[in-house]
Amino acid sequence: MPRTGGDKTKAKILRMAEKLFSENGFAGTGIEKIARAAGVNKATLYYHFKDKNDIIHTLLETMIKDIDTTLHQVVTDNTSMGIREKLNFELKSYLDRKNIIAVMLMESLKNDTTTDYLFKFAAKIVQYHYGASQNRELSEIDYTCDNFKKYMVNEFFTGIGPSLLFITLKDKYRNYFSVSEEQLNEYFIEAFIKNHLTNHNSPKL
Amino acid sequence: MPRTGGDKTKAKILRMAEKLFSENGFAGTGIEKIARAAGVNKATLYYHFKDKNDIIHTLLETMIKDIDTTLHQVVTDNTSMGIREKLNFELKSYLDRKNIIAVMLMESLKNDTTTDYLFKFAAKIVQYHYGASQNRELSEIDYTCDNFKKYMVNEFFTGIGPSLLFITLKDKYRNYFSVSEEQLNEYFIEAFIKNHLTNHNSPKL
Amino acid sequence: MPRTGGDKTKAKILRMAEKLFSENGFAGTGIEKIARAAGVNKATLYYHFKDKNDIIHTLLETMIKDIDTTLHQVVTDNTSMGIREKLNFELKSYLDRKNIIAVMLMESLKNDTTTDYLFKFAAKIVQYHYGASQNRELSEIDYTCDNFKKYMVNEFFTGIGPSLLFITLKDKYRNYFSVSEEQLNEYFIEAFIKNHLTNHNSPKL
Amino acid sequence: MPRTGGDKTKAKILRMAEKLFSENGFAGTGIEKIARAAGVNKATLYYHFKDKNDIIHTLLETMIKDIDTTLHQVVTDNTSMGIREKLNFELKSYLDRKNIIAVMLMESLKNDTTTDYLFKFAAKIVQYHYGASQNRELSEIDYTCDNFKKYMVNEFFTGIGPSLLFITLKDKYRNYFSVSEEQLNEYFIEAFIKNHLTNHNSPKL
DNA sequence: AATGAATGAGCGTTCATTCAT
DNA sequence: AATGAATGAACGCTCATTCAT
Repeated sequence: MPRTGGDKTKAKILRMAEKLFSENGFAGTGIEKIARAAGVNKATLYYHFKDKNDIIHTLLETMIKDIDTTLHQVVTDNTSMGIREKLNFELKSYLDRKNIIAVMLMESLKNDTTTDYLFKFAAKIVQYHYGASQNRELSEIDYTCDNFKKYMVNEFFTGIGPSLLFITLKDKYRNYFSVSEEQLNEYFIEAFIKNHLTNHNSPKL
Repeated sequence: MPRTGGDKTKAKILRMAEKLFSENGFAGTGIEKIARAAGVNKATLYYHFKDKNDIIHTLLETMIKDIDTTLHQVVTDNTSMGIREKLNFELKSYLDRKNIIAVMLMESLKNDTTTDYLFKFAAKIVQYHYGASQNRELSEIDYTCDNFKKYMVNEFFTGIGPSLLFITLKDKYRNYFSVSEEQLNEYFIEAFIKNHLTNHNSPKL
Repeated sequence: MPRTGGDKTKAKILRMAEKLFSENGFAGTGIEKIARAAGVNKATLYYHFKDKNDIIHTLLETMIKDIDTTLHQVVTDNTSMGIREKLNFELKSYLDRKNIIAVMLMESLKNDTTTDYLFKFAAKIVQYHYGASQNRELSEIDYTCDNFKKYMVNEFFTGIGPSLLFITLKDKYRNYFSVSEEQLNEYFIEAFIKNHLTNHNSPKL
Repeated sequence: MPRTGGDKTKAKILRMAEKLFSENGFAGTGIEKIARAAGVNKATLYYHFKDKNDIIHTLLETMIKDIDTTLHQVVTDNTSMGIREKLNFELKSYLDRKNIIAVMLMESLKNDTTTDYLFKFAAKIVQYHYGASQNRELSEIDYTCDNFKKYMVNEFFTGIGPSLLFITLKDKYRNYFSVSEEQLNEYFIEAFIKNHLTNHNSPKL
């Protein structure tokens, strides 16, 4: 089975693009720089991707799909995890994708484009939390009822939002406010549990 | 032709730049577009500002200074506001500056540059909250003690973070999840008070 | 007699323009830089000069007129100078104006424009040398005869040319070839006398 | 449309750049003009050259290397040339490159930058003259001894300098002073031989 | 699967110049 | 006599993209 190298190249391009987008933003990153970082010719990017947007699109869709898969496994996993374990597991999942998540946030903050990735991402995650909190199958949930909407708002702004900000900003936060990694982790987890988890999962504790 | 005087022009440039940066990001907004929106020649921007960075820098520094002034007035104001009033007042302050705040967030999420505006912004705000929660003068606070650091982490990730995400994302959130403005406001405020405010201000409630 | 400052300003502009032109060339020097160096507003340059060309024109014409005056005095001076004295005096005259002379050379080397300053400059100087060598009044000289033309070629390429190159390049030459100022002066004067002066003034030695 | 292959394009760019630089100076020549003259897009220049400086750098280094090669051949050539032949050959070599040589002179006259091309150029040439005058191999020469330094000064200011001025200014000189080409050539050669060559090569005549 | 060469459009910036004050 | 504010045009350079090979 001769390795044609094509897949490796595409993966390398995606890897470098993710890194560079997270460093300089999507608009701030040139095709040339990605190509150079990936060690290929500029034109090669256009063999593997339709255009520059296709690269970020692929990165974001892949990430959302992967997160979805990961969380699905946790939910269907019978070995009962404690609340702290679950939180850590979820944060770990985000942390592994912090670069592309930072890109997603940047793009979502733009006021004109309808870049829905963040909401799509959040919706997937909340599905699992809500399903678990209701002891129901995902297919049984009524996503239009006010109860879900209220749940979603709470989840989005006091659960997912803080989590994503934490993993995308923690290094710069530590640097600016001179906090050790352990301290920051501990303080954040404590605050998060006390605030967010106490309330929305209260029946389950 | 319209030589209406320098300060008015400068203000107009800043106003349009803020709008456009929030729509397309800093890197995604061209000098030309700003100039055209402000009704002046491209070169005029360079009469009033050193370079493109000087524009965003001015916008952000001005915003932070203004927020600082506003919050200072609330703190030193004797008419005792209730907790809901205070929260609404603060959210209103952010909302009035939601465009430039969105820009601040986008820029702060970039992984390479040390764009400290967000942390500088947050530090100013937390000062007042912390000072109030401790019934102390700002000058008396020891910003290096662990107690403050813990407070800061909680405030940043479960207070300021969610607030800024709320005001910068609310319109797109409403659109995506089909929630009315009143509903979203109500749900968010409720969630915020139940989660965040219950804890960090508990002695004051 | 109240000093209106106008003359001082104009002189300062000329002084700074000369310096900057000699450093970065005429095209390489912006109006802005000259104004800043002179401590005045850009628009002030246009009060004193028609345009950018007027500045260099004024500088060059003034220089040529001054050199003319200086050399006229030497010629009509009865106190007989030796050949070395005369050479040193002439070199000194150039050295005092080395910046603007460098500018003159740069501009004259451009292949398209008919920037005649260098030839005008050279013609003035050769007049005196030729007049002296012929013991004639300047007005008596026939500038169209072959004898003068031959003299002029010799003077221009083996007399004035080397002299101007010497004063405009000596500092950089010293730096590049690690020669002391004294050594360079001595070597040049010796070479110049042995080569150029020996021949064209032979009857006068 | 005319995708005739990279090297041809690069050569054409260099050819036109040389022409235009010599006409308007380096700073006075726009990238756009070069591109248009070469029949290519502006961006194509940046595919072949790092920046504008890279173009002039390439031109000057190439010229110096070519002159070096040419002179090396003359020196190692056994067929003994007479002094007039050698001079004519050398002048011819310069004349073929008079445009880029004019550029080199202009740039070297700027007082601030350390543009060493002229001295590098001169050093190469003097090596051969000195080596010949001493009947030595180039590798045997001690370039730090006073004898060489003195030789170098003489060569530079009374040999190379006049030669370069001659080839770069001859057309404009002819025009200004109404001399025929033959006359100017004859007068210059005669003056040069009588002055410069008589002395520095006296043992060899 | 990948590249060298090229491009049109746009980038941020500076240019010399104008003019009402 | 001098300036603050403004401009159109040009600057050097980079952009995302194309295409023959």
